[in-house]
Amino acid sequence: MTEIPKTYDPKEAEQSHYARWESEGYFAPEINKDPDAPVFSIVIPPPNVTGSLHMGHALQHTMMDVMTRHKRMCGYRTLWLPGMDHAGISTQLVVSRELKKEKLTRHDLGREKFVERVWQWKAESGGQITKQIRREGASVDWSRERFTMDEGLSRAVREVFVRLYEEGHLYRGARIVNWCPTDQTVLSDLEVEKTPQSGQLYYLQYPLKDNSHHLTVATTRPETMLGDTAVAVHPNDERFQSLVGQTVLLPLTGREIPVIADEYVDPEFGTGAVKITPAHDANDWEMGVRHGLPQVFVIDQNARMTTDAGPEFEGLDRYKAREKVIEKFQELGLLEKVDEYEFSISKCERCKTVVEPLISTQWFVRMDEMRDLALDLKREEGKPRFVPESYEKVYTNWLENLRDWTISRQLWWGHQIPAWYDEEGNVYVARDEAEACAKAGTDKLTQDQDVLDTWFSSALWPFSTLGWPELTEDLRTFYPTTVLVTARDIIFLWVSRMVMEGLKFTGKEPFQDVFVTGTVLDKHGQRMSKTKNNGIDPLEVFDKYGVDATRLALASIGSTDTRWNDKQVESYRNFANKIWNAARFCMMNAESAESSVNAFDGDRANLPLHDRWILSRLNKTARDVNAALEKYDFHEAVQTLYHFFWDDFCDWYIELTKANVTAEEPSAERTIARARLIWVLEQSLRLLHPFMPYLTEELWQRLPVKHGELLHAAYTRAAPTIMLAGYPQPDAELIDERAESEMRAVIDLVSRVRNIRSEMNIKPGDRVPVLIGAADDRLRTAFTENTDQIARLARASAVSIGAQLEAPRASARAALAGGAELAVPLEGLIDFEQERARLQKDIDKLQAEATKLTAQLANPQFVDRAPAEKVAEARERIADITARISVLTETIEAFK
RNA sequence: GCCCGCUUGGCUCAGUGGUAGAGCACUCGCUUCACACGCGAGGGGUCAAUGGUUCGAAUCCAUUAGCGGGCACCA
Repeated sequence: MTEIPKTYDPKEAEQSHYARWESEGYFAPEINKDPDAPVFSIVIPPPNVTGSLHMGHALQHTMMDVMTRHKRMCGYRTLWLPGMDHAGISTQLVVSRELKKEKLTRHDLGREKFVERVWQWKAESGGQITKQIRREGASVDWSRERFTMDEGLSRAVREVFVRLYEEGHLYRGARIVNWCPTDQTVLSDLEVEKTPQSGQLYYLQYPLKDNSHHLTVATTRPETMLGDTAVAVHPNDERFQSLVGQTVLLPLTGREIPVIADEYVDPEFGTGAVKITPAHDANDWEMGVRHGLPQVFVIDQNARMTTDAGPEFEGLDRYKAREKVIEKFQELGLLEKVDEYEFSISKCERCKTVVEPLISTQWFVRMDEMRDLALDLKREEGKPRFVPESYEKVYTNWLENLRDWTISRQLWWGHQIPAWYDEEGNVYVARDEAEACAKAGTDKLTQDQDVLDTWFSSALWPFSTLGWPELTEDLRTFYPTTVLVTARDIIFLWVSRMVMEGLKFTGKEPFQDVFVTGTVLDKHGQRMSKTKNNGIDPLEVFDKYGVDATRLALASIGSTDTRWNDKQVESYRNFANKIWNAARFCMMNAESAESSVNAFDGDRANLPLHDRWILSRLNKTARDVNAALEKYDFHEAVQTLYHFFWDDFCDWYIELTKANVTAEEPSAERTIARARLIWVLEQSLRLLHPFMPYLTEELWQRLPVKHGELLHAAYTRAAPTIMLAGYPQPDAELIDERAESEMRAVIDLVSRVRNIRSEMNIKPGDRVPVLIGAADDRLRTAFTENTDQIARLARASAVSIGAQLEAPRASARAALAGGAELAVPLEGLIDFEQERARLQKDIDKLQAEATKLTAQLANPQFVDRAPAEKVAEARERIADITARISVLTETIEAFK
């Protein structure tokens, strides 16, 4: 056993175990043979097939894996379904960029060849992602891996489209939309990002037709004036009362346009008069509809001016046109002024091009019915439940203001819209071309060239991946899923849409809970992003500190934003090493300890204190960790495990049993001590496993235990793995407050002696006598029964215990809780001055607390109104503190 | 403009009504036969500010300030 290295090398464990877990089928729900097993299911938020995984993915995957492994060990039939998203725009952009290197455009290839090329690219990039997910240790069921463009999922997409159409929720029409001139496609409102921008506000004068007056309008986009079809003022604005209904002669075009009144106009802003360009501004478009204004298209899909913009402008880029319009106004003396102005501008989320609002024929979904389904579910049943709760408001507020969803995209990569047109332009929406032909009564049909928004298919993910629209066994078993884990930035884009579509098409919510993770920020508190190039690659962190350590660091982040800190991971790397070495110690001393299943069986009341204590601590840990995981409190779970293992198990339990465990001669005592040590270690490894899968499996496999007997009942026929061992559940009978309090006294005693040794500069190797006085029988018994351990841990030459402390004057002393006293005789070594100072420090600390407590108890309000239990507690504490103060004071007096 | 979150030791963060916590960093001492990625002992915080509720507030409420995020508007 001595061949176990002193330092844990994560690489080795990370290489071997995953492949075995996967090939043994441990990740698949079928491994669970209990027909009555409860079900836990979760679908992965499908990463974009374009990207590589970033820290945010690693964070989410850690949370999901912890939950899945935990539930699996608890005997649940678990499914964590993996997959990827085809990510329409991003992917098309990436592949187009590749083509550009070959001096080709997608148009050179043509649609079919281009899409083929994307599939090739997907195979490569997707392979990278699945590799990364495996590296994370994610216990996903690869046999159920899905891709949003799989045949099955595509079928679900068409089915949903057809049903929405047939029920009248879909329409195709010309509306004002967000157009990206670079990507040449429409974007939904959610795919547009607003960025602040400093620019100019131009004040343009429009003369009235009769030339009696002029109106001044303010605009940030002068070039759109070429498409103006009205000037609007507020109906109650007295300045313009007389002008409403008059006609303005639009400069540069000579067109006559009316002055109209509309409530939308803010009289306070600009001049109070607004130019209206229905074809190139969303608000103006709406106003145009209200007032029946004509639409004059002056900017085309390439963001260049059209013929209708006039011969001087035709063909100009929108920004060039802006300059020219300003120039002309200046020449005509119609440019009143130009102000510097801060405003925000809409950009394409993907390529950052400034979006051009255009009128275009697109497919839209009316969201009212689905929105109401989601809102009702929230109102009536509180589903889904958000953790943290604060996101519920964000979710419902957004739903309440939901507008129609633009779902067509002018791309090639995606689900082609299942709509066909005949030669007259009539539309036939169908599940496939044959059905469309049947409906049309002709086979001379052309399919709509557009594809659907990526999020259209993502919205179906929780059920399309399980076989919908077929009522498959998987769908029946795993839907609704248990919980969705996600980052907050896709609550609208994705979460809300899944709820709406899920309710609409399956009649059930797609998940019961939504757990929203925090965000990993860089060390300056900035979001990690590709453009800022401040991201940290999880793979590099894995290489440096190990996957398990990284997972612990990520799990502790929970749902608050946290600045990334290597030091944190390093400390968990150290923790992993600590576990490794604790196990190493146990195994180095395991001979003859091939343990029975429970080394603590038998008369538990007669176990030694440290055994009763560790059982109590272990069961409390199991209780707290299970409870923390139930409420998605990963931070709490990690802290509980960390401190149990390091503080309780390593610092105290191992040290307390060390004498027995390492005894030279074999004995029944030695055997049982060894078996118990291994038993506690084994339980600890199970508790840690969901967080640290590799290390725990590596060690567990090496333990001298009967592995097969440790599996959860649901997995009895599986080849042994800690993955399928039962997750420790608390046994209330083993939680022993008396043992814990007695052990605390022992620990306190040892710590006080060590403190004296350290403060008095006693050499680590020197042994000193320790004298203890404890009037309390129970305490005295506890000390007496643990004399050997106390001597060992305090490095005492002898420990003598009596009801009264009898110690020479030249001793260092301490007063313990419970009225116990302690002295370390230091004849010839003691510096009375120093000892007085040390004691005075103790007294001061106690005195400060006593003062507070005395004041509290002197307050009749406290005694009357505070719970009796709190008052009693305060009384006990003050009594104890007073006793200790008087002991210490007497000691100091004696030194004088 | 509206909404949400954060502000706790040098740093990163827990704690959410009853004695201020952890890890890292810092100081001192240790090759104590699992571990120096370690062991032992320490120092360090008026819990952003003000006001209120309460016997009692880091914790609940209000206001303010700073930081971060979201939504809307932006002629």
